[in-house]
Amino acid sequence: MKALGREFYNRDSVIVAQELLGKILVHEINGQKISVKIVEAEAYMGTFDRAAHSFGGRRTPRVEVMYGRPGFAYVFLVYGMYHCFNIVTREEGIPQAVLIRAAEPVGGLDLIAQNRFKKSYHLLRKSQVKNLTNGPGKLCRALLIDKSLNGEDLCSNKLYVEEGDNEKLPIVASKRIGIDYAGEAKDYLWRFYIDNHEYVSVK
DNA sequence: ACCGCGATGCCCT
DNA sequence: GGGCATCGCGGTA
Repeated sequence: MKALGREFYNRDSVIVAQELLGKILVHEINGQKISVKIVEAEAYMGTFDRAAHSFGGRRTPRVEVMYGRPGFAYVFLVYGMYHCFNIVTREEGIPQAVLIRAAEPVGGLDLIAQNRFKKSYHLLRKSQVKNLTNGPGKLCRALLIDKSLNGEDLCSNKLYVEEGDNEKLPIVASKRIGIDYAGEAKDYLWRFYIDNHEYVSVK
């Protein structure tokens, strides 16, 4: 399969977030491949979105990638120990991004299990299987995504998104998670997930 | 099952 | 110095 092209990402985050559901996120490391199906994503709409790091046109070293071209990774650290993986959307100068919040493991299961729990997949308890990739921090741990991948081009062959099954998905829109500080923006329905999916972080 | 809390480092004021 | 786009633990039931 082949990475989605630049133009896929050159649209508003609320559109890209929904269209990313069901697609496959791949990270190739030393010839080994980890792949997961995206089941939950949030749109951060930029300068007029109080929850976005780029709200009000804030432009600091951390958020600089968001002002660049679409299809690049924006990775940041939260709570001192977890990373969040985002994909930049819209053209240069418009600082939007989509946060990938949860996914279902589909390939490289043993690598994923090692990265999360230091043991092979078939030795995981049921609760561990469920917790492999059902949250933004867990997902980054599982895929070995950290700040060294900030600014990485996803239109390439190392870290990228490819087509999944093109079946019609039941998509739910809801409020975004963990942004109570964001005033009126905390109620916007800019979180999207596949209905009833076991790897969604919060039902 | 649910709830509360601490960890931990970087960013920005 | 304050506050995170989080997670896993240990408590109670």
